[in-house]
Amino acid sequence: MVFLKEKIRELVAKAATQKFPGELLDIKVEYPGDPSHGDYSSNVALDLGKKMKMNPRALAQELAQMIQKPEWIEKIETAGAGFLNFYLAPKFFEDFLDEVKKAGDDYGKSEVGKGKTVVTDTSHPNVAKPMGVHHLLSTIIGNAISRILAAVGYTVVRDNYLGDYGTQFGKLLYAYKTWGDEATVKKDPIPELLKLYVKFHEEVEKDEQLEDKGRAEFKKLEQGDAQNRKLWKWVVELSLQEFQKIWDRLDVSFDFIHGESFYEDKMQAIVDMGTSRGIFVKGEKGALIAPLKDPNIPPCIIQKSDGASLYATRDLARIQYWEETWHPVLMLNVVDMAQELYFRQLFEVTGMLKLTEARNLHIAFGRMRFPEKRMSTRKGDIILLEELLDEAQALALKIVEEKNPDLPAAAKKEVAKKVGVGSVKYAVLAQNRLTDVTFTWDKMLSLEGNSAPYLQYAYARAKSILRKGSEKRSGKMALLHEPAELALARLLPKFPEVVALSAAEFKPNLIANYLFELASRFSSFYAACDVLNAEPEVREARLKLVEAFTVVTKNGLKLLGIQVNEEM
RNA sequence: GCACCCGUGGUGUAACGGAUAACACAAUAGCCUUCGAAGCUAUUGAUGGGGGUUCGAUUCCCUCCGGGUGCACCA
Repeated sequence: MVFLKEKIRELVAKAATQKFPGELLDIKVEYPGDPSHGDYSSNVALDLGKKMKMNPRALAQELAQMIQKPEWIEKIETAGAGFLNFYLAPKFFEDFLDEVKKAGDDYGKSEVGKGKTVVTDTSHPNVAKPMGVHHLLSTIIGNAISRILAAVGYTVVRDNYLGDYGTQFGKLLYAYKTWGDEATVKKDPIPELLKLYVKFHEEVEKDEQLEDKGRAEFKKLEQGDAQNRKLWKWVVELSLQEFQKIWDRLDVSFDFIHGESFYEDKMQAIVDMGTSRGIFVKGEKGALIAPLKDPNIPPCIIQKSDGASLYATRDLARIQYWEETWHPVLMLNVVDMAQELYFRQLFEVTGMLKLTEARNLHIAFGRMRFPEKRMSTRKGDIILLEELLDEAQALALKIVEEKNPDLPAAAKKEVAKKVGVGSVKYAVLAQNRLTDVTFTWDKMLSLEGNSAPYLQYAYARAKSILRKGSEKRSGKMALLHEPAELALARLLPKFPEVVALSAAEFKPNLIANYLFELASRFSSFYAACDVLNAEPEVREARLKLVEAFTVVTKNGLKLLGIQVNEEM
């Protein structure tokens, strides 16, 4: 399906080229903020007027005359400083609503990514530690971005770069050997392992030597020490089982889980490559480093002075592996913005080594902040993701009981799950990625206003109308004419355009904002226009409108990883 | 010290360089004998300060102030 925005851009471009042959024109079409300014607008006369030293208003008038107006456009007006405003014709919606229905689950999809592969790394919790609420961001944002990229045609490979290796592990091994006990850990793995990790950091306060002992244990692990490897494998297994429960609950999945340890036999090649090309050199204190061109960026450390590997070493091996395995055009690292500097270092070294031609991006997001409680894994003081989801579902269940007591118990539970998990996801996705997320229970559990249940509720009401109206279809529809009908209808063709924009900028919140506006228009329409009791042809038109609304809402929420309820 | 991110009504947020800065929460006043009130309608209220670029700046540049984050063997 060709975007209307694109069609209009072409109309404008054609007229402008006719007026100024040979000029290189950059035509932009946008959505006016105020609906009274039409459905699409172009500022071409403002740009060109300046360039050609012409009065922009007069130029706009002239271009408006020159544009060959197709049937689906009601009128083209000039306004303001020289804007061209395009209004969709009510007649346009006659066919359009049918097309949306026909496209069904595919409505919103497009093809810019067709034939291209993107690899994403999201979630990547560290083993032996529980998933805290701060893991929500990478998991949820990354999942939404993966879904959105797939919708615009990319082949998406989801590879979870699990934190299953590194010095932190040496610390845990030391702690387990010193204070741990197999039976206790087996009984309740993650919390017991966390206790050991916390204990280690408490002891470090008293004895700094422990840091070295932790590093030594990791070194032993890396060199193949049998006891350490056995312990390590055991812990990874226990952790994955726990993580899988959370991922299932969040409805996220991965094609691969290549943890950091997967790259342990692939790092030497990178070290050799960089060393032989003179890119890696010995640093002041014996470590292997990659100095960078920009004097403001500290060098990237490749190998510790004791020869053990570092995060960067594994990351470089990972990039090489991704390149060789999938030949992607795009690699996305969905990681908190605290690591911005690290990624600049990594990407620069990747470039020097010429590991890949792919766009390699750090999709950064804001930090989760806790006004109510300080978060520190080292101190064991975290809000568990599981705890948050439980709380959200319990609250949602309480509200379903209250609002819809007649629903069977199993259905209530199902609704509570979709609403609870959905609102947590929506709270994260509805805002700009880079804005810090201030965690408050109130916000995460918000079930009214701009929230997932608002959208789900609108959807359920629409579905209810469609169920009741299914016997009352007349086939022939009247033109949409009520302001509330048109306000809703005019938003529908924007959906694929919004999805495409969201994919280009890796911003799920654009879709969330759009869906909220759409649901809001639907709710106003619902209050203003009676569907079932209207005249047959009007009823038919409204039923089609409601139907198209459900298609867009369902598809849009799916891109955010949020499910809908037929009833709630 | 250097670098990056963020400063928008009381609170939480939105706005691809565009037109009268958009929503939600909270507050206030209304709307269920009418398709589901988790809803609708209305009212009050904001771009940290100062320069600059531009026909036009919340958006881009500079500077100051405030908050957050990161800076060689953590991941």
